[in-house]
Amino acid sequence: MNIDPTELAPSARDRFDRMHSEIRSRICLLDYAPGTRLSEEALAAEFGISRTPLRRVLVRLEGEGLVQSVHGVGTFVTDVKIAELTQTYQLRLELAELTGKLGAVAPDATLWQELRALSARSKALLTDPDARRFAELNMDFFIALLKLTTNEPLKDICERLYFKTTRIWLKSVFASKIDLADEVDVFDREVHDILRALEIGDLHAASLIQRAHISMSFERMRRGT
Amino acid sequence: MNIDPTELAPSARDRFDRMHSEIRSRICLLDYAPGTRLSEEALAAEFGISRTPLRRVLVRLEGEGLVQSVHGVGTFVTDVKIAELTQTYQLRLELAELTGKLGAVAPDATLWQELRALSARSKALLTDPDARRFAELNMDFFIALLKLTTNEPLKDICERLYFKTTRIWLKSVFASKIDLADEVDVFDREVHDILRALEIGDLHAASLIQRAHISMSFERMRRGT
DNA sequence: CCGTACAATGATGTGTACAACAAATGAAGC
DNA sequence: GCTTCATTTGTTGTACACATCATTGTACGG
Repeated sequence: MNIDPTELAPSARDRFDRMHSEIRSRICLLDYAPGTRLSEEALAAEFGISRTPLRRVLVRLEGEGLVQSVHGVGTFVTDVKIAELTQTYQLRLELAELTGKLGAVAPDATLWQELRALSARSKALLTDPDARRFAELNMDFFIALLKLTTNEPLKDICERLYFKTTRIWLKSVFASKIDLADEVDVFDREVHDILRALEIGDLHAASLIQRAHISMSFERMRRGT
Repeated sequence: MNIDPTELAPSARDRFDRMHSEIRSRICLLDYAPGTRLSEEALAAEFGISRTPLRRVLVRLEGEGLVQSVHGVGTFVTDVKIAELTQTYQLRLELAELTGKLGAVAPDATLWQELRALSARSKALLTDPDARRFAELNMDFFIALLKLTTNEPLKDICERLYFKTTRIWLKSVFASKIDLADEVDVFDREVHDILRALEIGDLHAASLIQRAHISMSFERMRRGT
C-alpha cells in the first residue's frame, strides 16, 4: 500500500482543496440545505484551523454561487429561484449536447470500469432505494460522464452548473419517498441507455440521451413543486 | 446632480466589488500583462486598506482563473496556453450563437443609445487607432451585446470566458501596430453588421455574425503567433 | 574554480484581537 | 397592551503580527 504524500505533508493548497471539496459536497448532497447558516467558527474548529483560511474557502464558494455572506448576519447556503433555475436548465440542455460535439472521446479502460461500477450501484438502488446513496450516485455518474469530453472549459462550466442546480432538484426529490423510487427507476434507465450508446461508439447519441433526461427531470420537478 | 450613496457610505460589499472590478479591468486591458506579479501589500496600500480584504479579492480572481497565488513566491496574472485557448474559443463560438437562441430580446431605447455611442467610438478609432481605446471599446461592446439575452447564467459564463481569453488576444494585437489597424477595421465592420442585423430585428443573425468574428479573430491570432 | 550548504530576504498563509454591523431583547413611555 | 428605542448578543469584516515557504546570495570546502 502506497502512502499518500498529501496525507503526510498537507500543504496550504491541499488543505484548501480538501475543505472546498468537502463543504461543496455537503451543500450539494443537502447535508447543508439551502438557507442553512454555515458558522465560520464551527467549521474552522471542525477542520482544526482558524477562521482565516476557512474564510478563503467560503469566498471561493461564494464566487461559485453556492453560499452568500452577509455582514453581521451570517454565511448562508444559497437557494435558487424558479426563474433562474429554469434558465440554468435551458442552458444545461445545450451544454450537455455540446459535450458530445466538442472534443468528445470514447471511454478508456479505466472509465469503462468506472461506468460499469456505477451501473451496478444503480441496479442495487433499484431494490433498495436510499435518498442519500441516490444523491451520491447521481453526482458520481455526472462527473464520470464529463470525462467523455476533453474540452476543459466546457467541463468546468457543466460541473459548476450541475452543483448549482442539482441540489435544488434533489431537495424536491427528497421531499417524498414515492418520487424517489420513480427517480431511481428513471435514473437507472438513463445509465443503461447511455452505456448502450457508448458501447456502440455513438458519443453524440449519449449526449442527446443525457440532454433528454436533464430536460425531463426538470419537468418532473416543476410539476412536483 | 444626485449623490452616489456608495460614495458616502462605502460598505464592505461595495469596496469589494469596486476593487474586484478595477483589478479585473487592469488585467483584461493588459495594465497587468500575463505573468505580472501583483503585490498584495502594494495593492492594499493603493486602495487604502489592509491585506486581508484585498486577499479576498485575489481569491475571487483566482476562482475566475485570472490570477494564481503561490505560497512564498507571489500572486501572478495567469497566462493561457494555446491548447486551452483553442478549447475556450471553440466553446465561445457555440455560446455566442446560444445567446441568439436562449432568451434573446431586442434592444430597448437605452441599449440602442448605448450601441450608437459605441458605433461612434468605433468610427473615431478608424481615423485614429489607439491600442488602449480599442481594448476598452472591444470590452464595452461585448458587455453591451450580452444585454441581448435574458439568460443570466449564460451571460455570466460568456463574460467569464471573455475576460479569460480576450486579454490573450489583445496581447498579440498590441504586439504590432500594423495588426492594430487591421483589427480596428475588422471590428468596425463587426459593429456595423451587428447593428444592421439588430435594426431589422434578426437577433439570431446578430449572434451568428458575432460568432463568425470570434472565430476569425482567433484564426488571425493563431497565424500571427 | 566549482559545487554545496546555509543563512538572509521577501513573498503568501495563518492566528488572533478588535471593529462594524444586524437582529434579538428588554424596559420605558404612551 | 402596544410601540419605541436603547442595549445586548452574536455574526462577518478588518487590521496586524507572526509562521511558513521559496528564492537568492554568500561563504565555505573540495
